[in-house]
Amino acid sequence: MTDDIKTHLTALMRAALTSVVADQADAAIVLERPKQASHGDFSCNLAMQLARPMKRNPRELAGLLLGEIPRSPLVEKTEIAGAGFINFHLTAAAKLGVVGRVLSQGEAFGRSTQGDHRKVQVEYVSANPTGPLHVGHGRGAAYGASLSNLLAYAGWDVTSEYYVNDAGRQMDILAVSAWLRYLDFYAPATVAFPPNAYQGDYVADMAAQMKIAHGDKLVRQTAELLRGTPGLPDAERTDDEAKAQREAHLDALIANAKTLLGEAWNYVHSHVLSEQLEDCRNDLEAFGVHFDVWFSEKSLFDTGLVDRCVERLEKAGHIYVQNGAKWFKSTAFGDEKDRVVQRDNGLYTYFASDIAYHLNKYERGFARIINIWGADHHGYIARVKGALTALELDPAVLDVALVQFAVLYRNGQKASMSTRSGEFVTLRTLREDVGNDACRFFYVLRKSDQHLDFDLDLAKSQTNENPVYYIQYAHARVCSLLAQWNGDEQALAAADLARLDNPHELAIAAKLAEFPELIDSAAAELAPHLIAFYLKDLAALFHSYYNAERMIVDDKALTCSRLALVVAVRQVIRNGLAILGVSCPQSM
RNA sequence: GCGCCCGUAGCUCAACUGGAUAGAGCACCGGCCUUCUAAGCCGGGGGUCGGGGGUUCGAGUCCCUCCGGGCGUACCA
Repeated sequence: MTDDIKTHLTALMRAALTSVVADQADAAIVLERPKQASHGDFSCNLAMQLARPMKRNPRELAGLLLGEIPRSPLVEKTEIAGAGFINFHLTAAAKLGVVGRVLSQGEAFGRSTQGDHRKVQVEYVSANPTGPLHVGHGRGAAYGASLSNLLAYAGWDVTSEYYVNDAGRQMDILAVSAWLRYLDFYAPATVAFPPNAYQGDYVADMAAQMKIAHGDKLVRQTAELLRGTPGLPDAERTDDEAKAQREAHLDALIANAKTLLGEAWNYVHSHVLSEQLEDCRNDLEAFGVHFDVWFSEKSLFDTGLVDRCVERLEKAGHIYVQNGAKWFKSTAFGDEKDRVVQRDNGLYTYFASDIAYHLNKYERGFARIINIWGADHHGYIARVKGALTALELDPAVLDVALVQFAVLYRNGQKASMSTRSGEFVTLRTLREDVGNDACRFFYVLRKSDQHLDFDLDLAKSQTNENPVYYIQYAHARVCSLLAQWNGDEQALAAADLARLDNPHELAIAAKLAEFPELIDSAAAELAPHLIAFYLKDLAALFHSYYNAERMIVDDKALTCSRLALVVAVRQVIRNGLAILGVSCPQSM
């Protein structure tokens, strides 16, 4: 029996096509699963596609094709319907064959060779290690992890990667924030804590750690710390001038801190970095999100790759100098405006290291590179692809999947998502409140580029109504059935499937057969949410069947047939939930 | 202003990338537990797919144009 009925039917249609119109024999043949059961198991729109080039009536063409379709033991009947669809109705045996395949292939059922072992890199989360991950990062994490699993399932050799922004100003701000809190232990309230420094409690916690580890060795004269700073404007002021002054004040504090601390600054900096990174890594691991590579932005500078990158662009004539800064001529590659890569103060921009990072990715030989970015970064796609083109790399290798922010609602109101203000809900809190399974599932229940309203109160109070339980419940019910049956599960593979003939059973079999196709299309579209919707549908068919029929009956052979079917359902639920990173409880 | 994304049931979202009568879940109404897990099932109401025009056998899906929302438009990361 053929493993792929679609391929088989396509061959039948091809034969009919060749016979009817030889000169159109290479036309594309598309087979779809109709939404409505009465339209059969597969439908083909070939006659309608050919109607125009051949200037013939579609239904008439369909009739000609229908007469030339070779007989097949899998096909019960074919018919013309609607505007000219050719519908295939499969025999019950052909529909039920999938049950045996699921049972024999087990967790491999649905795996495909689409990726053909090619190397793909998926980079995601990549949040600045300046504080705990929040619910917005959680969505990127859940999407990226599910997508990585999905691509691996579809035959890709996946490397998941987290880009650590350990080189920029934000890290300096975090370091100085922690140090100021530390100084508070020894000289309370002598230096006002800047409003644009990191406010969260975790900053004070790190300061306390430094005190325990080093006592007062990191204390410096606070008067020196304020030397040359512009001071802080009134807290109420929100005008541009006041904002600029606050930033200048913070930068001056950082510069003074570096001078005063000398070598100890590096300690403070690396301490806060490793603390935050470790916290982030633990948080993600607990969420079932694992990264193969943690890539340091700083390493791009240390190895000189950023320098070499800019030089290469310069030699190729894509850089010019204006107002003391080096600009990349990205408008030559479709960007809206040119972009600075090196500032007039000699420092590289984030864009410069980003170009270097992508060059590094290409040099590692990935057939495909997928960046998962927050949707607010969509403006960067053009410039990054432009830079790649300028470096004579193929921009089509890079795919950027945008993830809209998850907006958290608490007490019916939008919760602030700013890390610096300290008023955020952490991913950790969300996981503890809602649970990992519901969390992972909820995040991928909608298309990644759609806004997600995450109502914390609802997720907490209506946990039982979360769709993830609906699917897990189906799994648990099958486990419970097997426990009560208490027979040899291995023997189910030999069950007589011909005993399955009611509409519930045939509908379930048809759904199971869709799974491999679903994996391919979900992987191709980078859309793990399709898995979630599929599993909901499959679970619904199961629950409906479960309520309509008894599985364990006096007829032992029939019992085996039915259990074989529901064990196949359980297997596909397992395979699907594994991709989504959701557990499969035996009982609930 | 310009660019990208979005607008589908009261709410949150699907719709096999152009297919047949647009589907689920919440919420609402009415049924089903002395029988394998009621975190379940069965039935019901609910729609001008933001508006208008176009493309074709066929449009929620593609093109144009309005209306409404989000994001971006840094020598920030």
